[in-house]
Amino acid sequence: MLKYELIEQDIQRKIEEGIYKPNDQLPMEREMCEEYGVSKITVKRAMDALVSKGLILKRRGSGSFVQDIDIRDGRGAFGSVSGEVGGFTVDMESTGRQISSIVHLFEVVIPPEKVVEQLKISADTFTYHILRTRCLDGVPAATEETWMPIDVIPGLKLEHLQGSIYSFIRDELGHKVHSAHRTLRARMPDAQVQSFLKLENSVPVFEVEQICFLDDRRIFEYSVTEHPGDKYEFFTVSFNRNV
Amino acid sequence: MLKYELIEQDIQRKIEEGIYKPNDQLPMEREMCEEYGVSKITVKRAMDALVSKGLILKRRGSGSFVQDIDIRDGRGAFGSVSGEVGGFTVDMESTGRQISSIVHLFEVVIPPEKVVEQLKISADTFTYHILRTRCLDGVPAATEETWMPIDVIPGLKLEHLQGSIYSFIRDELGHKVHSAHRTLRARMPDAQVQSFLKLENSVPVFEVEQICFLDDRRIFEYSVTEHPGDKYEFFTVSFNRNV
DNA sequence: AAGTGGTCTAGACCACTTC
DNA sequence: AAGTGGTCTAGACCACTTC
Repeated sequence: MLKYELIEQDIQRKIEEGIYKPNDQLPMEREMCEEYGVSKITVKRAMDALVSKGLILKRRGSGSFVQDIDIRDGRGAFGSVSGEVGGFTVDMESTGRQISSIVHLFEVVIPPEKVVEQLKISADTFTYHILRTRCLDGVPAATEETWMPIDVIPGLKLEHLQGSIYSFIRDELGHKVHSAHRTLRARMPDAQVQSFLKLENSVPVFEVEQICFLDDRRIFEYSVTEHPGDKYEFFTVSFNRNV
Repeated sequence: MLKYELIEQDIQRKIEEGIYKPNDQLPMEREMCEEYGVSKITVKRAMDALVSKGLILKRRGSGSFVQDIDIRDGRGAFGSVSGEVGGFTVDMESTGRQISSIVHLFEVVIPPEKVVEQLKISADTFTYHILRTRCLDGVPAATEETWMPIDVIPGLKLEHLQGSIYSFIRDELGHKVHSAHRTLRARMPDAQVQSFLKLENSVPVFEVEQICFLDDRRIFEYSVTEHPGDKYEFFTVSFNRNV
């Protein structure tokens, strides 16, 4: 664990335990440097991470303060797209709910042109084509349509689809997922998605289209995920640049 | 302009002008330090900003590479929620389209309980209540329902609503907008939003609920914005933490 | 072993806020 | 003027990739 991560965790714990209360001013960064025995830039990095999470707010010249916020507490939604990569499993793991998968389709095909473009492969490359519904505690929380080139992810079997494809990539292929480019949209589900997610009529879906990169820069996945619009949201903190 | 911003811009320009081409390896950071006459951490910061924009990809031990991406090019959508604060005007300004506003409602009221909670005000505080439709080149691109405490934003007039409220806050009140907490959702519009946005039946909206902070930590705005789901998307880059 | 990005130090100097 | 966060330096040392 890196130093700034340890400090970030420690401060977050103090906020969660109420040692630092909403609207409290935090110790100044120079004091924290002494307390943790690190340099200024390391404390700053930990604090900046907490700002991104919406837990604190910093003001130059004035200090850092615990945000008076209860938004993050969930409100019964399934969860939110995190800033981290790791697919559905990682996004939902933290909720402590039981994850299961229904595999509707698992085939190897020449993908449609749009997918060829997104994966940056030649038009005659075989890819897995996977359709799954992911459930939390037995309730459908997402459908995923995924394409992956078979030569980038060799040896994928049905059993891996029951769990997390990302675990397979990490543990059996020895690759790491580097990053993902995600585009979020609101749209209406088609009839298939509607039935997979057991949606009432007139419930839209929150769509996450993503391209995922391995640590060796190869694109290994293009996927489109649909979440029930009435149970899913995405939280983000934005800043002014000239702060 | 800060050093790392200048470097970020310079590298971005070189990518856009094709001096650095897709999949090209960029000069290593140590070389860039010499080229720009700055220290390592400053180059790193510029490069990290480009990674967040999805323009480059970095690999420890290997180098930094221009991403082979055309996703960012728009596809005719109105635009996307940026990482910056500044409301609709700033989000859309970069598109070069003409912005106009229709003010449907501008009143001062005691807000409903939910708004009181979000603004962290006492229950008897007067607030502006504003309902606007924002148009790009005359086409409805968003409806905004906004509440702002009158004592935080004194002197707001109808004329300011025709343009950008954020300009009024900056130029006439001398405040800066510090940051915003945003929650994104997919949902169906109510009849009013549907008519304001001139949506066909069965077109969902992309909802952005936000709480905005001034530079003195006061909450000055709670707003809910609805964008046409068929014309709006949000782009984001996610990373693995243990990179 | 060489290449390359990441973390971290110790501190200078700056910008903004508060008094 | 004092308080407090931001940018930046010059460099040490580390972790991962490539050969």
